[in-house]
Amino acid sequence: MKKYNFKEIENKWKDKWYTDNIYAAEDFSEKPKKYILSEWPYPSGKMIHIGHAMRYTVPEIYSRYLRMNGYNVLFPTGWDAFGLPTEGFALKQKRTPQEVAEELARNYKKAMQDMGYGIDWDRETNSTDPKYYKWTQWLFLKFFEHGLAKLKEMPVWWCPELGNLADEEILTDKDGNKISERGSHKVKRKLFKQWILKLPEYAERLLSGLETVDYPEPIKVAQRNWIGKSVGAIIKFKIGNELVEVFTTRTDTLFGATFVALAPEHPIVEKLIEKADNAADIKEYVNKAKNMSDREKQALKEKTGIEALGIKATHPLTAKKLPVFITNYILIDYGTGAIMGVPAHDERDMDFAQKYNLEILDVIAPPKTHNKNERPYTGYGTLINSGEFSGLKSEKAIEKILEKLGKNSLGYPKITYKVRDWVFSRQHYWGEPIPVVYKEDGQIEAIVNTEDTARVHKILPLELPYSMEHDPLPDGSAPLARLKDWVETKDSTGRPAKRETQTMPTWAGSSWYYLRFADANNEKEFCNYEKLKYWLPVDHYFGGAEHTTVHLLYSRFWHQFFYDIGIVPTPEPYQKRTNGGLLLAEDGKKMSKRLGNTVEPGELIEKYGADATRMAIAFIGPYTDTYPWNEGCIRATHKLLGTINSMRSKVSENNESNKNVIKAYNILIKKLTEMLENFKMNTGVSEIMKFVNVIKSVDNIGKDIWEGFILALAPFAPFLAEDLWQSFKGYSKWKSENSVHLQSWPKYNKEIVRDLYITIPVQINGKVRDEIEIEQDEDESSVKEKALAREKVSKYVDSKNIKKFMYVEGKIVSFVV
RNA sequence: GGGCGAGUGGCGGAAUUGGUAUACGCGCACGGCUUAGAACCGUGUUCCUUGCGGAUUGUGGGUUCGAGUCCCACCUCGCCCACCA
Repeated sequence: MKKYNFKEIENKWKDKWYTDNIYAAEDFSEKPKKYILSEWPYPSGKMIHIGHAMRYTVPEIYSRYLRMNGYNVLFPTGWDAFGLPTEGFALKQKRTPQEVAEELARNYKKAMQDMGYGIDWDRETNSTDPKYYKWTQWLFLKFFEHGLAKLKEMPVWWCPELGNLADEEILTDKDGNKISERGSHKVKRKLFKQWILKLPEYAERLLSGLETVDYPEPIKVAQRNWIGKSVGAIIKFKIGNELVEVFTTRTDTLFGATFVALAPEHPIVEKLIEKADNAADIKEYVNKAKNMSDREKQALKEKTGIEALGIKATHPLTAKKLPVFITNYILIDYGTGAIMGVPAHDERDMDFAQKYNLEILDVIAPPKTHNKNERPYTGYGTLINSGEFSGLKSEKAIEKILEKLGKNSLGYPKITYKVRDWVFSRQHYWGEPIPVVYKEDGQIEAIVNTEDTARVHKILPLELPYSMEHDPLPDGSAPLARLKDWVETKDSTGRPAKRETQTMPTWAGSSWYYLRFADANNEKEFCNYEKLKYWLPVDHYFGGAEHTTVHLLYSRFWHQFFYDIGIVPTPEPYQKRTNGGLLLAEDGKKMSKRLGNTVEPGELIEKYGADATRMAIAFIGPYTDTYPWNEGCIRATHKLLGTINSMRSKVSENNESNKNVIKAYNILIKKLTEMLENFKMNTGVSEIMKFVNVIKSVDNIGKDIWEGFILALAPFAPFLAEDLWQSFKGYSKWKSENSVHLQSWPKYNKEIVRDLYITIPVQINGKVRDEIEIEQDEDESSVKEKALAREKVSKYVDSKNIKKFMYVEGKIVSFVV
């Protein structure tokens, strides 16, 4: 019996596949297409880690299954090597990010080939390749030309080590400090002129588009919450001579407004300070609030405020004079930064009113079912104490009150979104330079018009100049500002101008990479439109749950904009999405280098082989779940493959199999097919194990069955399957069209799977008491007779006093007595 | 505090979607092979009970001939967002 020498087997076939690129996807093929995508890795370490293997293996098995079922499959990958992960890794080694990015791409590619992934390597892309980011810049200019990319003074998180960071890059640690996602540095708030993309303009589209895609409901919910649509109204309160706009979703509670509250940063606060009796105190409060570190704010948590004494707001409908507060619980960057305080019907306002002894005025009568002691009542109800609107239901009152406000120019309907402008510049070195210049007069100009094709090819890419100084400057400006020669340039009219020194965030390249895979080597266009028409949308997009909001939502925004300007053919980029779970360390903790509990795919391949590694990942649990690693699992798959390998000697020259083997085989193919259709790779591996347990116990395996089994094994263990296939078929010379991976998925025989006789349980009063063997289509009365004839049944059932009898065909017999 | 998801053996998990709960694997135990170990092979393995039998899918209730699966309440854990008016 030949030993399972996985190294020899894997090395034998790997080069042949990739040299001949047998996994190539064919543009415009007659076959139906399937575009399966797993999020491309961002290289941040020497080698791919187990997380990458987790994210790729199951989708890859699925893509192989589809290929064997006659689909023209696109399963591509590339490297998202811009940004801090790669830059940080390079700096640690005191090397240039350019050099490191290239090396990592090579290493990662080799590692993915070692795993045997069926990737079309002709479409490999790298976001840091000038040939790629030429088009990232070009697409950015499209946003700029359409007024969706703007320079704007934005509050940013500032960190001396990393420069400025966006909200998405900030975490809150256990003590409530804001820290950077990478490196866990402390950060604080400051204002900075930044590029933004006007994502909120697409908020409605991003919401309605969700109705047309096939994402799991939790992902849709998360995106909706992130967008955070609120339908409400702007209502104007007069303070002194100024009209202050407040945003509310509860116009129906307007008559219950007993104060007005402003964020400390609200522009009118300056004017209040001038006029209020307690100006000095307000000033002090505001300064303190503005300079308060987040740690302090978090620690306080309590709502505080200060009243502007001597100043009143006028209620727009009752003309009642209301106190005006500056408070820490109103956010300047949501709504208008000002609210009407309705303590009787809002929890936060209630807290605040109780603390400062403000009037609490009920204006909504809750439904009778509501517990009276629960205050504030925040639901809808019937209006009371609301003048002419009393007696109306909330829904109607909102409409009527708005009507009246509108007539008097005191308010109007308004929809707000939580989602903010997307801060799209970074003060980092390692990113795509933003291709604009500042003219002498301060105007901003694109370095090229995207419609001017000839010039586009001359001007773009705007290459990132070489530099080893990657720290931001003390004033917060980007490292590229150091390169005076590069910064000094000319505008379109030949006058002196300065280049933008900020670069794009890591998300830039990954916001459109799925488009590039359709036409990865096009030097004339970002992608040929006809090819996009063939390949889009991505049929199934796999990735991490951590990307549900930022990457997945924001790249939908890019795509929708591209659709609007006619450069992509589909309204949505991804038809279906599945989030993968995490693999924890064997101790149940998160894997981390610091804890030394990581599992390296390279080591697994070395010790057990790539096929065993792939199968272990598939077998250990469902793709979407999180569970700990288990070394025993890969020992099991390794053993399984060894057993399969040794079965070669049992293949019968006479094509003889016993009945059990034939049946087990047909069940295997049936179940495996169903499981692959539904990404249940873990139970798929179980089925293979069951079948192997059957053939282990026999002497002969018929040729037909062996052939079909190799095909069924191919998506899971591509190396061993190829080796078995080539030797079974007796091919002496490699020809790519003879690869097992380009063959058809096996079929099963329904008649064999279906038993003539089946065993079903007999239930008496809900308890299983016996089993009977019946024929598949035996009729009810005969089944009943058979059941009653059983000793164990007659013990409990007298045929005279059956209250109820039931036979579910082929499933179960049930008596109630 | 809000949203989402999940609770099944010692462990990872399975259950044709309302029809014999615990498939498959890990681990463990016993046996074989070995000078010995590793590897390998075989048998057993939800719990209680010598047995007959009984109990069991986080807890309590409900619907049903029948519930891990559906409904209600509660408990626990995980993830995301958190003063969003």
